[in-house]
Amino acid sequence: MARAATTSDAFNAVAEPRRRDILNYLAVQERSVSEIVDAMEIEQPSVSKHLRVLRNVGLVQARREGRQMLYRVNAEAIRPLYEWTKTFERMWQHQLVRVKGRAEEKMKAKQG
Amino acid sequence: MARAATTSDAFNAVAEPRRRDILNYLAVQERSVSEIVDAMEIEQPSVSKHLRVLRNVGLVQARREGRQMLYRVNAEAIRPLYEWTKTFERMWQHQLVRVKGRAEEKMKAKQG
DNA sequence: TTGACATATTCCTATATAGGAATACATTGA
DNA sequence: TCAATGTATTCCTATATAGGAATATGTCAA
Repeated sequence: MARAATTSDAFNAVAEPRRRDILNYLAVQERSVSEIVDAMEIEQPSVSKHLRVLRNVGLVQARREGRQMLYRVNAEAIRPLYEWTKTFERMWQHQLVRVKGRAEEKMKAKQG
Repeated sequence: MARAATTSDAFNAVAEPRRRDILNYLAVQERSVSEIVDAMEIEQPSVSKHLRVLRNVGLVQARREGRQMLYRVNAEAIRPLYEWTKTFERMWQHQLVRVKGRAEEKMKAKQG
């Protein structure tokens, strides 16, 4: 079996760095396709394709304004990723405490 | 160009649902490969392959204990994903406020 | 209607899987 | 040393890209 489709869910969609770049850029404000093309260094067809993927998984929404299409982030779709990563939050906090604790013990041993 | 390697970074590694399952399972406590195999419904070679990917990007660490290999989550490696998603947190909060606001206005209009 | 601008889609190809099957490697106990 | 247990790797294949090139579609202004 091949890898899951990037269109299957938000996790797969944001695995592509370019798409994260686009989302970061859109996080500031709504933008047209050509603004995205100018800001990133990607060809227009690639940008459109990435936007399509992002749109398919609900990570962005779009509206037409004249000849332009304006895209914006749909933050709600990022939330599940946030929630999943957050379940590990206590772990890195504990792990840091342990590292810090060991470092302090070392210092003590050196000084004593 | 093909898609980026799953071994390239944590974002790609967790795009695979099975690997998230494994990380969720390991979040509780350190586990041997066979425990993972029993818990998930995946063949042992597949589990080993997923563990290898997770290990390559630093998402898990392993130690041998006799014949067994014990794997544990390295939460620090998940943190960048958390931080990235967190930058959108204010957005979904605002978006919810807007939705709530519109709903309340609607109620008011109905009642008024 | 036509030209120009803005965006989307199609076609093509090299690449990277993910899982199944078979097998290799590592460690222990007798 | 040998068998058994536990894990990792290799080989194979169907599938899904991501980007480049070319082209199609949509919209406006004159």
